[in-house]
Amino acid sequence: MSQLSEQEIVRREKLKSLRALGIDPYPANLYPVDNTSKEIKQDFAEGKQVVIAGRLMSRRIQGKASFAELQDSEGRIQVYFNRDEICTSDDKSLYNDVYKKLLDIGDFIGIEGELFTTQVGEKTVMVKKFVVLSKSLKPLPLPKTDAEGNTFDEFNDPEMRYRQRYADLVVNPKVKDTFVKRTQITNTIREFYNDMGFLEVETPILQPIPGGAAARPFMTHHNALNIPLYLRIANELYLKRLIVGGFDGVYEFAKDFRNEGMDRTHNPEFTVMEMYAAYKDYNWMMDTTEQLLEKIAMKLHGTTKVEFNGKMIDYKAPYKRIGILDAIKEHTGFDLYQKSEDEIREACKALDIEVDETFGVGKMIDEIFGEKCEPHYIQPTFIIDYPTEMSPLTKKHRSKEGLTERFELMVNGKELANAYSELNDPIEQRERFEDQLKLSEKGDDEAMFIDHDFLRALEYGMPPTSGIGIGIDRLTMFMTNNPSIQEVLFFPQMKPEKKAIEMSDNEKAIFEILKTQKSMNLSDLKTQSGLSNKGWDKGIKGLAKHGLTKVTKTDDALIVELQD
RNA sequence: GACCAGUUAGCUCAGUUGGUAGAGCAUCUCCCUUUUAAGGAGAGGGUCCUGGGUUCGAGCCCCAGACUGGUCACCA
Repeated sequence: MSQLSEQEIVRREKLKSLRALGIDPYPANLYPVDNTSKEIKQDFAEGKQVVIAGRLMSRRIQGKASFAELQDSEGRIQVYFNRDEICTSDDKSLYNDVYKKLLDIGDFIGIEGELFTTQVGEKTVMVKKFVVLSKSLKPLPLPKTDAEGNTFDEFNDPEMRYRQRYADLVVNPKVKDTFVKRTQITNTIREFYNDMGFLEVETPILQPIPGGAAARPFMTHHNALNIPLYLRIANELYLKRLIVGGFDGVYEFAKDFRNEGMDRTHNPEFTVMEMYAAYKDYNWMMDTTEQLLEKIAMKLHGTTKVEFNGKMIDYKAPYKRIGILDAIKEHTGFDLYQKSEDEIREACKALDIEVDETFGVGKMIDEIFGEKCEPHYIQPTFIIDYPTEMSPLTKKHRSKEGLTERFELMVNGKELANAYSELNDPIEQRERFEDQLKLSEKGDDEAMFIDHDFLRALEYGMPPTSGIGIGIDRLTMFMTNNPSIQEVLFFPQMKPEKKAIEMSDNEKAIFEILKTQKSMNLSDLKTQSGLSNKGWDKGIKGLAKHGLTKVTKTDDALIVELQD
């Protein structure tokens, strides 16, 4: 239990006072809300009776009258507390004590009242009755906004905003709006695919083989089965199994997990929408995807033009389509089509791109593209026809040797979606997996594992299929003009807060001795501590529980060690 | 992982050459019956991120560490 601040102590005392007055600060019964702040403003009628509830967010007390703001999920509405409206008898304590002294900013209250317009023209609820619905014990950070919408003392420390997203959401309306838009995006995608007759499905998150992408997985262990399991890095191979099983179109909003670095655009868990459609190819997929994005932009903004990071992105279909090798030719002058590994290595040298001997053709081309071309594709652009080596799950190109039917959709110089005509030849798929195995033996630690069950499924036959993965976090960033992934995740991953560990006196006594030694014999430590048997036992167990010490057994003694 | 920046009251931030810790909002007391970043008068509130060091004396200087942000590297 940490030390309480002055304001927190005051609020706890108010809690007691409320109870002393017979007011339950956390009542159990429902509150019959019949209006929201937004509805009141939209369907405003002088004298209309309303029942509303929300947080008290500001107060301007002027003696026997007071204006306050109530915030609910839709926004804020001004409410007017007048002593003689609330207290119709001689007893004015409900206004003087409960409202003025015992309520705080942040408290949830319920209000029954009547609509009116103030002299300055503000739509307001005249409070007739109010009840405490939940007392807030911790003061909220409190930004203020003036008439022009300028915010003062904004709650803007990123660490606190992410760690205490609940407070961030209460005081920063823009943050809430981002997450509403995020859900509008996923709802729009659902609607779009459902209208095409596709089926939303769920596939395993715990997978025995982490397939479908190249990335380091999180590993865990199933106790009852005594086997290792991995958190999925993709769900591609499972969705394709469903196409084998006879569904014509399936999609899933998948939380994927990758045990890699974190930065402004990467979180260890993130969301990808993957969709697979039978009898389609990647050309069809490009057509549908540009329609989908156009629809999302229209739904969110009423226009296809959306600003991101100071640039205006136009999601109006159709988008430019260009082969990856054509893009390289355009931006570097090197034509790498059907060139040998050595020739491409020479090109890399000429372009000042660092490559080592383990890089194959695919990886080198990827490097050149990433370095020289990617940043140029700000407006939505399909980069198509990737080299086979980079795309082990993709069907060979129908006419271009050494390439595959794959596209990546680039927006703002970043990959937003990745799609293929899916490889459905089981024998070739096996060979491609084996090539990946060779790459991994060569030192490429991102090469894919072989999934034999997936190959078995393909052997039963998978219809020609096109599939896509769309990064939902990234799409949300682009559509809401947030340059950081943390702004579009409710609870982005953070290092745990270090909490000050409170030690008991016994624990402290033992800890102090151990601190000078780092490691010592258990019975010596006990003797030095001078504690009673019981005190010693409680102390040493407590330290171990806090994770501060560790006891190890050697042949002839027990050793106590200090942990970091 | 490397480099740069930051961490001071509930929040946003100042803090001089190293010499008693500051403001606005919030809180508390008093005044105020149509205000709106309400207003007026007064008061209280601090582990200056943590641990060492230098010094008569450290929020400030030095060392180590924690967390956060940014850039790069790694990574789709």
